[in-house]
Amino acid sequence: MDHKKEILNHMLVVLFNQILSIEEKVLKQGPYKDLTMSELHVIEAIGIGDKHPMSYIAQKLDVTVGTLTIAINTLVRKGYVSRNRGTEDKRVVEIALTDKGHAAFEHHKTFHEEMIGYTMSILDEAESDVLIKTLTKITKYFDEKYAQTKFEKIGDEDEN
Amino acid sequence: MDHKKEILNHMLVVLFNQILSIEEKVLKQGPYKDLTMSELHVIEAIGIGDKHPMSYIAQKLDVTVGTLTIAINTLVRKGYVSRNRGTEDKRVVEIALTDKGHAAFEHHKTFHEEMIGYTMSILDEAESDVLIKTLTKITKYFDEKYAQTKFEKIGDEDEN
DNA sequence: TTAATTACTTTGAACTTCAAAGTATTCTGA
DNA sequence: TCAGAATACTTTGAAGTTCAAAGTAATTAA
Repeated sequence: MDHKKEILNHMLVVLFNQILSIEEKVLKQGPYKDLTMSELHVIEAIGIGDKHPMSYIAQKLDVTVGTLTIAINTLVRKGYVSRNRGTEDKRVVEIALTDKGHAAFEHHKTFHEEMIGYTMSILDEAESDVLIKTLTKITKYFDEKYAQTKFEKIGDEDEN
Repeated sequence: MDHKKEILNHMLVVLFNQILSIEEKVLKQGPYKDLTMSELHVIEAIGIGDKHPMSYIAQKLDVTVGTLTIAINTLVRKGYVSRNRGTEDKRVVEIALTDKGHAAFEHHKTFHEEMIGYTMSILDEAESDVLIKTLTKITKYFDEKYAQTKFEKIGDEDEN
């Protein structure tokens, strides 16, 4: 039982680093290598479809609006994002992807899909079902834990 | 089938961000809040036990030695890490955790264990088995893909 | 012993992020 | 109505993270 925990922990740590590494490596080899990972992350948050205000996207990314402003500056300069003042409320800035931004989004989405494809291909039907169910359960659980911000019990004091 | 991929992708993305968020939040609430996430990462790479040269740790972290030097500077200043010239080969710098570094390491390890503990506690036997099996498979698969650095073509392989 | 190599540090530049201060616009209450 | 509050965003200054390239000191090789 404790052994299982160790394995799970190890797997998560390793997988985490692997995915981050691969994602970056693939980005820097692909047709959108002028993007950084964090810029790509912003593009993902903007997404296909409707334009959205700065504050909405900043919240989605969990960064301040000031931080997002700077990111959007460079993405506009690089041609991935359009920025326009709202017509109704002129304080608002409406952000959307340009065609080039769209293309980058789709390209990255394809990478994700292929990565998931790999994953699914090594699982049988029953396994993938359980995996989805399990991840859903964990996500929901963390969501609740996370909502209370505290995630307490942990900061009591030194072990060792 | 394609729907399942979408769900799995979404779950993985969400879980990813959740774990990163929680980890950071917990760090900033705990007794080692003077550490940044990346400093904690360095501490993890140094680990308990023997001292190691800079180059070894840099490789483990996949950063340049110059980058590591800067990180170690602040960790030494903060008292988490000891840095000593090698006696045998004086070019070498031997890095190890101080007692305080040890304590921070263990504290973080405890957090990990508790997070895994939470996770296991909401899964039944079959679920945790499949989860471990799946993660192991995925990790191994990525390891091979990753080893060839290229991550090219995507999709001329079928394991299992 | 000079030249090359190795292990690390320093430097300069780019990027990421935040908090706080600043600007423009809209809303609200007396 | 209109002055002050609130909102949406941008700018600024500072701290971190990271790399490549240049620099230093020690070791190894020819």
